[in-house]
Amino acid sequence: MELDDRDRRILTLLQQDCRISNAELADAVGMSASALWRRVRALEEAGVIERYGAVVNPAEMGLGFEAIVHVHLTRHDPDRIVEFIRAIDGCVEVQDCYATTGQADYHLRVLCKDLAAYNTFLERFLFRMPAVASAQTNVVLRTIKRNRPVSL
Amino acid sequence: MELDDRDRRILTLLQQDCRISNAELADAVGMSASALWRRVRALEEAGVIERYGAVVNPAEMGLGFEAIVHVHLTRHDPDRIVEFIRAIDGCVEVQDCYATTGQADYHLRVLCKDLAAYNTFLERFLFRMPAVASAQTNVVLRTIKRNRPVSL
DNA sequence: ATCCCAATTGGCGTAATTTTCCAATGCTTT
DNA sequence: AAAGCATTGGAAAATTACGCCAATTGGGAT
Repeated sequence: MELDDRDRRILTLLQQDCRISNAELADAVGMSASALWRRVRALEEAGVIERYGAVVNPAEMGLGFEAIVHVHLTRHDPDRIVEFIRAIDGCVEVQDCYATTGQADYHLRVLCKDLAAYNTFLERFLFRMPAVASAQTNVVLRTIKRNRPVSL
Repeated sequence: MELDDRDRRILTLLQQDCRISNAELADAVGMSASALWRRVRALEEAGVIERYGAVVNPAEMGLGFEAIVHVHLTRHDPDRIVEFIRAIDGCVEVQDCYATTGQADYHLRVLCKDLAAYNTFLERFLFRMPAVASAQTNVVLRTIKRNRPVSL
């Protein structure tokens, strides 16, 4: 889908606040509510907008421990890698997971109640997986930025 | 704020889709629309819900390059660190930034149009900052999970 | 067990918003 | 200039959010 400046403007605003009313958003980008509504709908259908979600504060939900984990896999078995990915996908503690170049094969962001819960995650989950050769934990000391609206 | 099971249920559903109607959400958690609405409002006011935002697909917006960057700072000047954080905060390419323990001082997630744009980001922005001693780029090959709803 | 109090709930009416429909406008191609 | 196509604005219809008030629930004191 081809995006013009108005679409980009709409997307920027909707990323910041998707509960803004159609009329207000229409005003902000300089068009009528109905025309705007159709554009938003097109963006949804094209998959540019994946979903609308509430952004919650993990600390307020009692999740006080966060870490970036560098995971190194054993080189051997492709089936085990598939199994690893499936397991990661189903693990609620893992917020993000990227396959990357560089020293680590995967970068995870893990969110837990506390250090004890994180230890349990490592012992019962991550280190139990045959695909995992080793993992290096980088505890998050401070969150400078999280999930900023995508620009452009 | 103290959260009960219903609050957690509400938060889980709102993270997945915050455009669900009050009536539908009320049904899903088994309460009346008005009672539910009050709980959602309380969650907003307590800051458990930070905001409501559209989740966009970066690839669809023409952002085809993503990397996790490990940043190492020079040890010397605290003012430069403050400057670094301020600069990061204002940089649209940087989606996430965490101060961490471990070898790297900061973990960034950077999103750009392409490799050339990323190179520009490094030369014109990251490597120009006095606080930055070195940075290691880990190109994202595949996104397994991104920003999953926080559980519990 | 009974009373009392506070907190939470459900139902309903009103105001606001979303969504659809239709005619009008502007841009391209012939 | 006319025809075809995509996009627009406005107004009506359907849905939803929001606030009020009475009813219900649960805990603590007597």
